[in-house]
Amino acid sequence: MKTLKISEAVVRRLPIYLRHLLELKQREVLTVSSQDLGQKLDLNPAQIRKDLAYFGDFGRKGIGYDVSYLIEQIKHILKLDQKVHVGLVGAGKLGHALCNYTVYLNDNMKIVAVFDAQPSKINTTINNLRVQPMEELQSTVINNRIRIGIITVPALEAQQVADQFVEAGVEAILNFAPVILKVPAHIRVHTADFTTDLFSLAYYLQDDEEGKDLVTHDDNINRT
Amino acid sequence: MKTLKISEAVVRRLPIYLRHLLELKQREVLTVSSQDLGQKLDLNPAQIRKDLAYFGDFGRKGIGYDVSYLIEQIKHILKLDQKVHVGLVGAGKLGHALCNYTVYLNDNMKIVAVFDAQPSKINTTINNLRVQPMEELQSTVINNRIRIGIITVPALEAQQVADQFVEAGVEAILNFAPVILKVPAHIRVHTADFTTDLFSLAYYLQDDEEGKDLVTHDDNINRT
DNA sequence: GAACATCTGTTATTCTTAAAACAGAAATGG
DNA sequence: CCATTTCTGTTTTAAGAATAACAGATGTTC
Repeated sequence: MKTLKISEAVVRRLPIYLRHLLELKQREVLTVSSQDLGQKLDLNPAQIRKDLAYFGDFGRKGIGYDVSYLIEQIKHILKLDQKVHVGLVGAGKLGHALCNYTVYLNDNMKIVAVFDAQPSKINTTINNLRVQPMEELQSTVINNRIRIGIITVPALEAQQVADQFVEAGVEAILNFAPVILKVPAHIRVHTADFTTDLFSLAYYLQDDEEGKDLVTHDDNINRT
Repeated sequence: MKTLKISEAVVRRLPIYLRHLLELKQREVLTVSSQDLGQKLDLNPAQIRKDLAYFGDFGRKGIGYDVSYLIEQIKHILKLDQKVHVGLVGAGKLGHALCNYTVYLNDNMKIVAVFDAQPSKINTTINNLRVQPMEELQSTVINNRIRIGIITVPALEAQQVADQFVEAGVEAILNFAPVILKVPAHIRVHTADFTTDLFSLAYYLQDDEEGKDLVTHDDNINRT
């Protein structure tokens, strides 16, 4: 009833909790405290408790969280207790990698269709999936109830693909192309661009040895 | 002089600015305003101005920013005006994809070595690079001044690889494995895990038709 | 060359997120 | 069974980030 809006930061941490909980379960750990979790995940225990408390009282005072129960709860929150079909456009190396990766992660979240524009790729097989031409995108998305679209095509084609996904009715897009996609407000887009990651990492490198004075204000005096 | 610490959020936006500026330059656009940039990049113009102002007075009142000049400045801030050598461990599909991707992006930032533990992969070639065994990591990192390490190995092996990178002396790590790496504080780690991205996207999906109630956030009226 | 429009850099304000503090429930151990 | 420890959920406080507001340059137009 409380339409309390959950911060995006919180939502992004839930999968991280889930992942570790699954590992704990596999190791037959029955309960876990926010302290333990925090230590393992490099997060503040208070934050973890608060995150979880947004969604309900999952823990027990004096004990902690029941691992299996919490897994179920987080899965429910993330809608991973429903079938979530995913479609992917771009049967390149990255597309291949994603198909293999996500296969064994969650039974309910699955890549169920792969598309590409290049004739040479069409009808090849990735992970038991036939690569389909773009013309089949709309119908396949509808017929297979594909709700999330992954884009792994070159930057120049990404917007076009996004438009097709949106028109076909997907609800969210995970975009690996280095562009900012324009989509209607009700579509959720997340950009996973590793060039951005790499470039921003470079910022934190130590300055080069040979006395680059770096006159400007931002000079970090930190040397090895 | 001002040891003003720059927010991580700011640093993460710089590559996005840079990318768009490069595109503008290619289209021979000479100047650009924060307004224009904001519109293209879905960001608040004030934020863009503030971000850039942290590092200097790059713009001119009444005009905006000189595209070429701003490119040079951001490249400098991100240390992309120096050679930044990158090493990659994990010659799988994802590793392949990254090697191809980053090749044409910036002359100074380059993947210069690829490693893998699997004997079958060793001595194969990716993008003109010989895949080297892990035993060669330390020496190669040192001899080639590799400063950033990319990890694209399965989750279970990631920490081990990270340890080797750290020992060899890299300054930053880009980790694609779904684990939280433990590294010394002076090493910068960024985790680029798309399972996290995908799972958090699922949160924003509409609830399935038959359970429209959505009474409370915590109530588990979860029906498929 | 004055009036107007443009656009930055900076300051002020609002909004959001993280951390700390704490009361209360559950278990444990003598 | 009482004291102590553990650990949650919530409240309070602090920190941080985004947005808005505005003064000061710059250019343009008539």
